[in-house]
Amino acid sequence: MAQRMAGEDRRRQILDAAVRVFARQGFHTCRVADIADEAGVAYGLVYHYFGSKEEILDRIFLERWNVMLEVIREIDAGDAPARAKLEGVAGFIVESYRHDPDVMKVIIVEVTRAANSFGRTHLEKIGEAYDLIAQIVAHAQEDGEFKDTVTPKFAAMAFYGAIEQVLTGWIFDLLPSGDVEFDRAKGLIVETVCGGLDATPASAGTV
Amino acid sequence: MAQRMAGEDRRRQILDAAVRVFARQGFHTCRVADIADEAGVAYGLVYHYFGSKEEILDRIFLERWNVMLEVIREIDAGDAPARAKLEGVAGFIVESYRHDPDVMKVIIVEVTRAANSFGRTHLEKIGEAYDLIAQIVAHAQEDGEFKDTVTPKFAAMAFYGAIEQVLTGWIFDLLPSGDVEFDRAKGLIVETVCGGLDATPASAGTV
DNA sequence: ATAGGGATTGACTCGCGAGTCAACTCAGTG
DNA sequence: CACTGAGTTGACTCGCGAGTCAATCCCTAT
Repeated sequence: MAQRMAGEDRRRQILDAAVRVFARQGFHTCRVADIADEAGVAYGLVYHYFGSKEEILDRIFLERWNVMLEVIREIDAGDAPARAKLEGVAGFIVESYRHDPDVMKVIIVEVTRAANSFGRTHLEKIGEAYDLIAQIVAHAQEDGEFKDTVTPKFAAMAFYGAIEQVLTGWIFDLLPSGDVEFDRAKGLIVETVCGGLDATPASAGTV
Repeated sequence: MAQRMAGEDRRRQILDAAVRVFARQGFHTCRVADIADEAGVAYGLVYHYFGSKEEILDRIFLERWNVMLEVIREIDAGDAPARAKLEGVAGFIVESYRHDPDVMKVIIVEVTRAANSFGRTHLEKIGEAYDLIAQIVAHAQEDGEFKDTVTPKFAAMAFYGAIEQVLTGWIFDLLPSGDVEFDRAKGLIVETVCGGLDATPASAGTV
C-alpha cells in the first residue's frame, strides 16, 4: 500500500497521523493499529520508525514545546515592557492553537495536563516554561513595572494556568472559539492577569 | 482477614484506600488488587461494593466536587463584594487541599485535568463550577465592581485556571508548599486576578 | 441449635493491545 | 541480471489486569 519513501518523510507521515489520532481518540484509548491505519501504513512500520507508542507522543510534544521555549527566550531577551512580553507569550500560544489545534490539543490534554500518568516525564521540560515566564515577571518587578506582592513563580503559574484553562475551554467547547475569540483572547488574558478584573480609574470602566 | 463490618463503613474503607492508592500510583497505573491490599480486603470485595474501578474514582470525585459546588452556591448567594466571594472560593479550595491533599490530588490529576481520558465524563459537572464562578463575576460586572472588558465565562476560566495551576504546582513540587504558603495563596490568587500584576497607585508599590 | 443470606475470599477467565519477527518487496548497485 | 539491504507487511506472542464466580464464612433471626 505505502509507496517507498525517504526515511524522514515517512517519519513525518506517521507523526502527523498520530497527531490526528491522538487528538481524535486520545492517547490511551487509541491503538497503535489506528495510527498505522491513519497513516496508510502497515502496523509494523510504526515500530520501524519509533521505539514505542509513547515515543511518538514524546516527539510530538518535544518538537513543539522546544519551539515555544525558544520563542519565550527570545521575547524575554528583548527590552519591551513586561506586559508586551507576556502578550507575546500568550499570542504565540494562541496562534499555535489557531494554526494547528490538533497538535496543541494533544500537547495540553495528553502531556501538559497529564504529567502524572507518565510518571512525571516531561515535568522538567514543562517547568522550563514556567521558569522563563517567572523570569519575565521577576525582571518587571525589579523595574517596578509589576508589584512584588507575589513571587515570580507564583505569578507565572497563575498566568500560564489562565492560558491553559482558556485553551482547554476551547478544546472541550466550554468556551466559544473562533478567529474573533482567538484575537481577543490574546490581549484579554494579559489584561486580566496584569490589569486585574477590578474596575480601576486607569482602565475605561463600564459605568 | 477483614472483620465483618456494616456496609457503609466498608464502603468508606475501600474508598479511602483507593484515594491513597490513586494519589500514590495514579489511577491508570494502579491495579484493583492494590486498592484491595491497601484496604486490607479481598480482591473480590471491591467488586461487591463498586461496579468497576472507574466507579470508585467517580465516587471520590463527585463526593468532594458536590460539596464544593454547594459551598460556591452559598458564597454567591451572600451579598459580600465579589472580591470577597472569590476569596471564599479560592480559600475553600486551598483549605480542601490542606485538609486532604490526597483527595484533591486525585480529583485534579485524575479527573479535572484528565477530562479527556474518560471520554469527557464529568465534563458537565466540572463545567458547573465554571458557571457558578462566572455567575459571581457577572454580578460584579453589573454592580460595576468589575470592569466588563472580559466575558464572565472567560474570567471564570482564568480564575479557576490560576487556582488549579497553583494546586498543581504544589502537587508536583514545582511550587513551595506548606501552611504559610497556603494561607498566602488564598489572598494572592484573588489579588492577582482581581488587582492584577501591574503596579497601580491604589496598591502599595515596591519602589 | 440451625437455617438463611449477606459478607468475604481469591483463583480463574478472558479480551485487549503493545511489541516481535520472519517473510516479502523492490530500488539501487556492480 | 543476480545480489543486497533498507523498507514494508501483518499474523502472532505474551503479559497484564479488569471483572467473574463458586465456595466459604459468620452474623442474625427464629
